[in-house]
Amino acid sequence: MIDDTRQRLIDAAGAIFANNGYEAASIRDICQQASANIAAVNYHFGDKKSLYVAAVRHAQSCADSENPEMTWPADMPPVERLRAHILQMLQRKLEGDKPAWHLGIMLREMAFPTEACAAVVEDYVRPMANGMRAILLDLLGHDFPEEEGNMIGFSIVGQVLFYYVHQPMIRLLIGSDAHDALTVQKLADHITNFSLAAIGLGPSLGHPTLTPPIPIKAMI
Amino acid sequence: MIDDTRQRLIDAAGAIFANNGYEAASIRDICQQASANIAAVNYHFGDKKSLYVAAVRHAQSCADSENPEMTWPADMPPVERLRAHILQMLQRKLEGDKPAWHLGIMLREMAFPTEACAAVVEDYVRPMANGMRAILLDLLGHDFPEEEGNMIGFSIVGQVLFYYVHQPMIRLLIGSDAHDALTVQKLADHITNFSLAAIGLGPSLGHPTLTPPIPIKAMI
DNA sequence: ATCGGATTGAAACAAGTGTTTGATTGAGAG
DNA sequence: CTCTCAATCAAACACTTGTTTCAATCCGAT
Repeated sequence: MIDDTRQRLIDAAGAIFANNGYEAASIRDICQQASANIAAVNYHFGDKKSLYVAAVRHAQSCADSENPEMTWPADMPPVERLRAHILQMLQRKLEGDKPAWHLGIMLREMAFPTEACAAVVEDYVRPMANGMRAILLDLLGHDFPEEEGNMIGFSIVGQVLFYYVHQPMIRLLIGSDAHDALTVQKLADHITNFSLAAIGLGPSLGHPTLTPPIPIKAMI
Repeated sequence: MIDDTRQRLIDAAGAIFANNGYEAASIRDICQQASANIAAVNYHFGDKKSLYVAAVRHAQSCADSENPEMTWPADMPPVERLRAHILQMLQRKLEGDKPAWHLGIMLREMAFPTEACAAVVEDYVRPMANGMRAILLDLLGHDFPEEEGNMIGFSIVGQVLFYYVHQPMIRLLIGSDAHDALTVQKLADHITNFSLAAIGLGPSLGHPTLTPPIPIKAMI
């Protein structure tokens, strides 16, 4: 591994950037956590900003590889594809397996964008949006008006991202116990059922006795 | 106005903190924008962090006063209260009348909390959450299970906050034209209809021919 | 073994940070 | 007028920041 320190720098930088933000992260802290010399970052990357975009790009590429095209079985009904899609989005953040900073640094870009935001959108957000759009077109019909389809997609993703971005606020609001009780599976089921009911493909919440008939087209 | 410069400092600091974040905002920039001396911030507030929390507290108090208890007419049906509530939340951010930083600095706290986050939650988020809870209890019945009610509230607020937080990402994703076409009124109508359909109190989107009957209880 | 380019190391650099100092101003009170 | 005290100002403080320098080191190729 010839670029050992280079990779160690990216890992340390990504974690610190994701936790503290770009400005609050100091090169000295990054190098210390990476067990590298202070000059290493300038030798391998040129300057701080280039190290930052390298960390973002690494997070993107890892997200791509961790994300096997999200290609569900072709015979999977679209309703179940939506359910699996929502569950997977939630799992990726709230049940972070290894490097929690991969999504953290991209969420920071999306909320308070720097010049690396456009790359994040093109390489990460747009493929995911296209996946969501494909599911929605199967659910709603391929002649569905684009603007309304966009808003429906935003409504679904917005529910998911809410638990991404405002996790600490939710914990303060409802308390640690109630927050811990909101398991990923419970949230995914709720968001899926809420959204399916909204577009008329599932029983509505709140008044469970009412189950509107489901169009035959979307059941296949 | 004896505390003229003190107020000018809070205004300038709030705007710069909201735009650049805490670390990236320099006291010299703030003082220059406030037409105050560099020593003024330490004279009036003590240090940078105290100035920051003063700006957050000012944003909270202003949000309170701008927000007249959100007390709708008592005879307003809960469905219309929800619609008005959602519209008002969206208007406050996307049609910012005067100081756009009041919500920006609080959104920053909610997404990447500092020690001032708890105060924001208690003084700003919790009253708004209680208002939403009151509407939902009227809509769903006052014996509705708390956890599911929380998740429904989060689903509604999450849709709204999505357009708050990820506005720049949405613009990059769907383009400036399509983004400008998403007027506040259009978004509010969509989120309201989407959410009402989800809880079984309105026609579902996507398959407009289906209009499930609305329970009598919630129509009053 | 020796050369040469790649990598690392400690130290210093200039610039910027938040903070403090002490003199200076200004206006109201005695 | 004189005294007083709060407010402002320019200047400097101590410190951290990102960046650079140049010698020391490593390691494979000759």
